[in-house]
Amino acid sequence: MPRPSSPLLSPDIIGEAGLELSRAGEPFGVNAIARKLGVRPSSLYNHVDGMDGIIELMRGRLVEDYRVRPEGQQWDDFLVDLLRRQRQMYADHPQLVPLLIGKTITHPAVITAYDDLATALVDGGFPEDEVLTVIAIIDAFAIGFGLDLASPDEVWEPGEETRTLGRVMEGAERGSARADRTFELGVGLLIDSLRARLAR
Amino acid sequence: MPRPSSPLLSPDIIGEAGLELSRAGEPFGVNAIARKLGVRPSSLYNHVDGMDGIIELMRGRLVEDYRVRPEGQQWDDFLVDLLRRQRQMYADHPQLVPLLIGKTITHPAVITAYDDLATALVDGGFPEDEVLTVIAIIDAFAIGFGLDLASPDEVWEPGEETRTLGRVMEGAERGSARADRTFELGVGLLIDSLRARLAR
DNA sequence: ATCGAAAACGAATGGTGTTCGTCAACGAAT
DNA sequence: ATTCGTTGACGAACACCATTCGTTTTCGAT
Repeated sequence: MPRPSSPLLSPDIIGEAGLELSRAGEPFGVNAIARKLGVRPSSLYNHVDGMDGIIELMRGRLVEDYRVRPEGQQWDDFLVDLLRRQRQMYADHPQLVPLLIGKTITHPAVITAYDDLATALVDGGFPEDEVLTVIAIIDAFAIGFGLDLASPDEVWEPGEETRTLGRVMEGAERGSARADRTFELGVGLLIDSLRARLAR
Repeated sequence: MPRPSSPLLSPDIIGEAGLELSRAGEPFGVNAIARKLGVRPSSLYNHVDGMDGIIELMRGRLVEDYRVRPEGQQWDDFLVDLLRRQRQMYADHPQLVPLLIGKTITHPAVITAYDDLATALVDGGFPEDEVLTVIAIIDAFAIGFGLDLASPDEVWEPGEETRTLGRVMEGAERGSARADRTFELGVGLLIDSLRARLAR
């Protein structure tokens, strides 16, 4: 089956297939993507520069899909929106996390997203020499709580008796309910602290 | 070379080799470990139950290596020590993070470590129905800031002009200096918030 | 002294990412 | 309309990975 009338593949199609596999928790390698698209693995190389290229494509689509634009809100409201969305992104694609953070960010859309955030913080009154620090804290928050949300419903399964852990686990929530409670408390703490720091 | 007089391998040796490879940022699969130990890959299966077993071994050695014991300190001092150590652990082994958090924790040493933390929080005065939430927040912190420390020295490389990001990046620190500053500020915010919550 | 278990190896299987040559369809230039 | 280079599919081949199994020798217990 050589060169079909209308192309079966495109970078967009490949990236989207990769994201769908990742979202389903399945492996999203070259072979898996080819299988999903009903195509031979080698065909992908006509559109994409190997696995690294596919990851770049996925990164690009990801920021588009989860982008949050500042719409004249206060800096703190924008920040909460952004945190929620970023957390969801990492939670939906935990296997992608090491690949996303391992490399220097060049992608223009991602740079723009961070630029928006930096602008919102400066406009909000943060001193310029603290903006990068705050941005990194927000990133760490989103990644940490995203991976927390992605962790299994039952985080601990104590075998023997414990002093305290077993007891406090008894009536506690599980799964995403537990993760959401954690996140809401964490966001509350962070925003309060930042507000306090700004008011100093 | 059949059955040598004294064994070349043991679960401990294999786990340690895996951790060393991971710490060096290299792949730590069965083949890589076998190469490092001067042995054929199939030999590992006499001591370990495949890749999954190796990961369990690595998890066990990891908690031992980075364990922090509460030594009659205040809850907040213990928490800061623990956070520092956990962050370092994740930063030293970023590739291990998805494998570590993806599965329910059964390992007795890990359970004990969490039990210590839960006990310290209860002793410190936290209500029992909040302890799990606080623990999860601490985990999220450690993972998030650990991965931040593991990220490349140059996080952003803006191609075009930016409104704010490029400017605030100008005099800013890079690499681990930047990550450390971020972490210290983050820890300060978290502990202050927790103290305030406790004093309510 | 014998015998079973232990612990190395080599070979083989099925999975992965990647490269390359082949071949037919498309589009543009003659 | 014929030619011709480019495009985009394929199959074959390679190297790597995790895993299984049979083989071989040595150790330790009977």
